[in-house]
Amino acid sequence: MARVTPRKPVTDANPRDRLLEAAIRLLAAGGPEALQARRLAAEVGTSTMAVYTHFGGMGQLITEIMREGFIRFGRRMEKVPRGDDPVADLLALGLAYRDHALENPQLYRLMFGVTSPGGRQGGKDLALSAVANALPEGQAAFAQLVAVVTRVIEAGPCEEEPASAAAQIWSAIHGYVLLEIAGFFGDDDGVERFLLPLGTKLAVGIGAAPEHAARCARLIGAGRGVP
Amino acid sequence: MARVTPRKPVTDANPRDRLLEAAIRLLAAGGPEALQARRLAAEVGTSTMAVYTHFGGMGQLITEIMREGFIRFGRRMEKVPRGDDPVADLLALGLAYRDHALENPQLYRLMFGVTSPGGRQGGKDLALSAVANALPEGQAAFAQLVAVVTRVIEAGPCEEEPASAAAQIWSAIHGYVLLEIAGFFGDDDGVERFLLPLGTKLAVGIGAAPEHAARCARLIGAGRGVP
DNA sequence: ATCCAACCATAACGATGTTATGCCTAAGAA
DNA sequence: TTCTTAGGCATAACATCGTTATGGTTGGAT
Repeated sequence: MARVTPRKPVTDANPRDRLLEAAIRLLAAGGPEALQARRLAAEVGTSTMAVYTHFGGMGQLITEIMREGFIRFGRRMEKVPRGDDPVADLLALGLAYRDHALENPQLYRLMFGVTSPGGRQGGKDLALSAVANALPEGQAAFAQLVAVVTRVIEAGPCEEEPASAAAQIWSAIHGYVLLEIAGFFGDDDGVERFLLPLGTKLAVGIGAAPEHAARCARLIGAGRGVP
Repeated sequence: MARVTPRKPVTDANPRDRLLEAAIRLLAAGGPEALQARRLAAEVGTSTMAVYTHFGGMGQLITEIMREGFIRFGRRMEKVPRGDDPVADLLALGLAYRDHALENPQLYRLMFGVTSPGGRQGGKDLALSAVANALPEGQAAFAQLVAVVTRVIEAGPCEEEPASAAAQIWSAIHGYVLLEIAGFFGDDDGVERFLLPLGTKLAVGIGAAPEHAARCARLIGAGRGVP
């Protein structure tokens, strides 16, 4: 049937961005299984061919979703305010990391390659070794953590290499977030019971004074408040 | 066509176990995308109907794979020898955890719900909150960690709750293992550079003496040797 | 006015999980 | 031994998925 309004800019965004936005929205709402070409085409009012003209296929579309996810993630990490106390900054960064991941659980899982629609690896061309090799967007986010860790190490007697220490801290929070997203912690307040104690131990492990780190954790924990 | 040998026990296992074994083998060899009903049927020399007769569908089959994975995982953790030094035991347990996960990366990822064929959640009926709620097989494996952590805490001045401390340590090693499986650490020796330092920090965080924990890590790291 | 190249709607193809149908074998009862 | 019965599986079809082939439409350049 002929369209009634041939020139109808539903949004001012170009079709490619509209597809990407709709894909991220579908992923967040229905999980990876909702990322289907036909459903996506219906969402933006076009046909499945648009996916192939603008992305080349579902695989490359998922790659672009991952890239956009890392960009948003990096921006969120940048927005965390930095103060005079490196230990407090480290804990605050960890909390923001967890908040962002739990606000976008499906996107977070897709970013780290732990899930992908259709079982096929989403971003084969940008590889999963994001920090080590490709994907500059991932490196930018990781660099923020390295910077904060460097300040903690320089303020104390520890001599560990900052990048190595940052990788350890990243491992810990990554595992914590995935377990919380998967529901392994049930109804417990994971931040109070697990994340802040874990962050405190790691901060002390890279040279922070134990009583100082504990005080920072208490302050940050209290600052969260109850909704 | 009529079968030449109607009574041909290819293996002495019943069809259900043969399907489960073949499924785990397919998963390990080809990843989640290789877990297909037709391929599985061809592997055991039957038709896709066998999957529905014995499991009810691919979803329940994946659930059984997860259960079998947790059983094997728990057995592996049990086999780690325990000595007089709780800190050494904790680090050894962490190393065995990592070894087993890296020997069965696809199974490990499926167990923790971080991947699933066809994008649909594999084990909806046994839920992912394995430790908190269902799946006794997962609880058994987690209990091993709690036991070792309890010994470390009781030997030192720390008063943290063992289950909470164990969850933190589990988070850390889980995140480390997933990042290593995904290739984020490149060609580095992750055990030396990340896992042992991480384990040392956490052991100290739950009350181990810093120099003692460092010595245990050096001994265990040296004991790995080069192949 | 004409042409062209990009874009996309339609329809078909291969492959997937699933289901309907019926045969066929093995075990138990007469 | 023969008949009955119930479970197990082979076959084939169906719905849905990603993908591709084809051709029409549209907006701008010449």
